Amino acid sequence: MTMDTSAPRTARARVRAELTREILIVGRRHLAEVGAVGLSLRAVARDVGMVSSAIYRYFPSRDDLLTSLILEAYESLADTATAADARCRRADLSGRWLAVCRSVRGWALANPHEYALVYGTPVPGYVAPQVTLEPVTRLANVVAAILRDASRSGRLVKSPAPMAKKVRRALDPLKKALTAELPDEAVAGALIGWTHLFGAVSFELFGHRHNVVEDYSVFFDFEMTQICQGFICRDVVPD
Amino acid sequence: MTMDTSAPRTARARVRAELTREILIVGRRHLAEVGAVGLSLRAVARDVGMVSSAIYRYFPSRDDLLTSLILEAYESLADTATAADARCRRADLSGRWLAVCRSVRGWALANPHEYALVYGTPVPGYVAPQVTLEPVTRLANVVAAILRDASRSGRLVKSPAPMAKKVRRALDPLKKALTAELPDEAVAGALIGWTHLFGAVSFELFGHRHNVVEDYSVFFDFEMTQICQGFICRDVVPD
DNA sequence: CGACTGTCAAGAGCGCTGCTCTCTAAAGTT
DNA sequence: AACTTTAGAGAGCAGCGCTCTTGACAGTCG
Repeated sequence: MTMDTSAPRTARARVRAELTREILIVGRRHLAEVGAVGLSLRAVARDVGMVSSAIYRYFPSRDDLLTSLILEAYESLADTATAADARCRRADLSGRWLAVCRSVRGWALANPHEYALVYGTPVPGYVAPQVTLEPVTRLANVVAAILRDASRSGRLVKSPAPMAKKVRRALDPLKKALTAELPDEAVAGALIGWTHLFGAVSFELFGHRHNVVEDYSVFFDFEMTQICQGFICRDVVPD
Repeated sequence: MTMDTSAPRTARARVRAELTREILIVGRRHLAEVGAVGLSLRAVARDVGMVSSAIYRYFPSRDDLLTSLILEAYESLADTATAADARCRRADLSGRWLAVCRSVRGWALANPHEYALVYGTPVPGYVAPQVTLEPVTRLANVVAAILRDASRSGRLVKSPAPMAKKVRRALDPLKKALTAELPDEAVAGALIGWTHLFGAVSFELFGHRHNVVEDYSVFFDFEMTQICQGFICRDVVPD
């Protein structure tokens, strides 16, 4: 269902790989313009310069094209967040968190339809194939690294609230995914932060902050900073 | 674009009102089954027992039907939240907040497609008409009432964090909408809570808590309780 | 070299969609 | 009774995802 990245041996295979790539490029452009539900295989085919039926040689169904585009979106978002984190001083933990949050928001504003494809309403009959899970992990790992670094330097929040045993147990899957041993309070705080990040971005993007907030980015920075205090100790950033 | 709720005088007007109602009922059923993008005017018409073109006498376009359904969804959600709030002791402020949050989540789980229609990806060319704003207000007012009651009994959070002037200004539209005079810190905290509520529900409903959280409702209660402390003082609930 | 095999673009076609237009019949108005 | 308004039915347009068949070409083997 995706392109073959291995070196194409025959001339035919080379042409095939190139055409697949071109379909994806055009598909991404159409997605950006008309959104996921408006994306039409026939229109993409027309734009690529082939007849509608021919495109089914490359993508057996519309959902397969969509899957590839979702994967690309995840990769793109993970790249953006990773780069944003990398630009920060490693010790500036809350700075890294805010930078990652801003980069996610920036990416979403720049690629609203891609964002909606991934974090909005799931497309009708579509169920995410397992392949999708890898890029998700890559994005989450950016935050996981911040948590681990905070843990190493003893900057994880101590105990903002006592947690019931069943709440600790509810976090089991996430704690298993995070390789390091981290205090439950911090894991919970980070998950709240993670949830809030996408809640805020979705609210803004889908119009639910209209007539509520004046300057979106100002309040966004404020809320992400606030929420950060749920898992990272307030730090005096040394200059 | 919506039904005329005034008393229908003539026989024809009565029939028309009834048919409009029936189309909406069938439409809501279809929406619940196939979702917004799958909703088809022709299928609804077939189910109502009229020919496809006839339905345009009642709803001039598919988007108009969708608008009515969105309105119904908002009303339904606002009713649910209002009822949940009403069942609480007025003085139990954080209890009321949690009850409202739970009711929103419960409604969303029971009506996933309606929820997606309202809080998910906006449908393609659709722009919410002004009429939509009224039911939104009704829902927000449930939380606003909690805030006002908390203010009256001095239970609003004091100053969890100093707020920059530009952050205060960013909240101007919301502060204007809330009729009462409330401290900026509490307004900001409540907006964060509001955002988080829908972030958490969307995450769960759209599959982003899969492999992350074990027991959804346990963690949901925890996070909504946590976030509540951003605007309501922790209270010892008297028995 | 020539026959065979696998690949691919192209076309026609199916059943569905939103929506428009015209025609006809009935209901309401004067 | 004459006129106007309203509603349903049907045909039709352009678009969609997807399938099936056909004919041309490339790579391979006898």
